[in-house]
Amino acid sequence: MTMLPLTDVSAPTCATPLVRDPLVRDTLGADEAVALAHTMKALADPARLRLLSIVAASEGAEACVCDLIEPVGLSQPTVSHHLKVLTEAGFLTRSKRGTWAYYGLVPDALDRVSRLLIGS
Amino acid sequence: MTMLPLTDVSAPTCATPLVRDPLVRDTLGADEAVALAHTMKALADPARLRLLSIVAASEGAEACVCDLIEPVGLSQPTVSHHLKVLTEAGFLTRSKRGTWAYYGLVPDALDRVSRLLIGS
DNA sequence: GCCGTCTATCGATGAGTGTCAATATCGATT
DNA sequence: AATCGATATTGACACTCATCGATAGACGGC
Repeated sequence: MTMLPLTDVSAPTCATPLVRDPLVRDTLGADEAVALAHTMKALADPARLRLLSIVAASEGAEACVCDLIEPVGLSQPTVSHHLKVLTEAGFLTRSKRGTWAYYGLVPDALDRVSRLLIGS
Repeated sequence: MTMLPLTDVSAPTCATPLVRDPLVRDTLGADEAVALAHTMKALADPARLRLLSIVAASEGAEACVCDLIEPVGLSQPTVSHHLKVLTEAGFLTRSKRGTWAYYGLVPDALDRVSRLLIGS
């Protein structure tokens, strides 16, 4: 699949909130919009939202791939794909321990997106 | 274009935050995930983000279609399409005054999505 | 009524994407 | 080193979607 790298939420390009100070009346630039849209795209899928939710609810905000496949009811390659998208978007981290891959929630990643939507 | 109706952010189906209370350890259900994904999809486009941003920065958080076409640099039908998507997702309201159509920001619509991401 | 303007819809098209089966890769164990 | 289990990648396919040109509908002015 041809895929643009999803913008990492921690990147400075996402620093402009969607709704700025009304006094300033400045709007989202083209590049900023593309960057934020990439981030939002990572969250715009039911499977990915559930994966994030499950990881967030796991011990230490971290889960093994093998424990994620059954809950979402998708094939292993598909789950692997979604985890990659979420990781490249900056929402998850990947750490391999032995044969298993653990995906952990990036602290404050969702909070950053949340703040972008409301302008701090 | 065949389009599923985007979930209105004000709908109760979106009431479950992505990350719930860690003590509860409950995760996003399949239906909730689909609903939230629909809402996020409406925000996962550069043109729509810019449209929202421009409307938000306009006088009275409201703007005429004719004033939105030039800033985003897209054709009139395309802008009309994006405004429809945002409206059906609950982010904008449409009011026709004479020949002109004014789209206004729905108060707290973005805040609701924002809160869903972080669990209030 | 007839135009001109603004907006929405239709139809088409090209790009993007979610999904899976098959396969490759990597690590552990025997 | 041979195998097995867990994960990632590849290739393919169907479906979605962003975009535009053409057209239709609605409204105001003449």
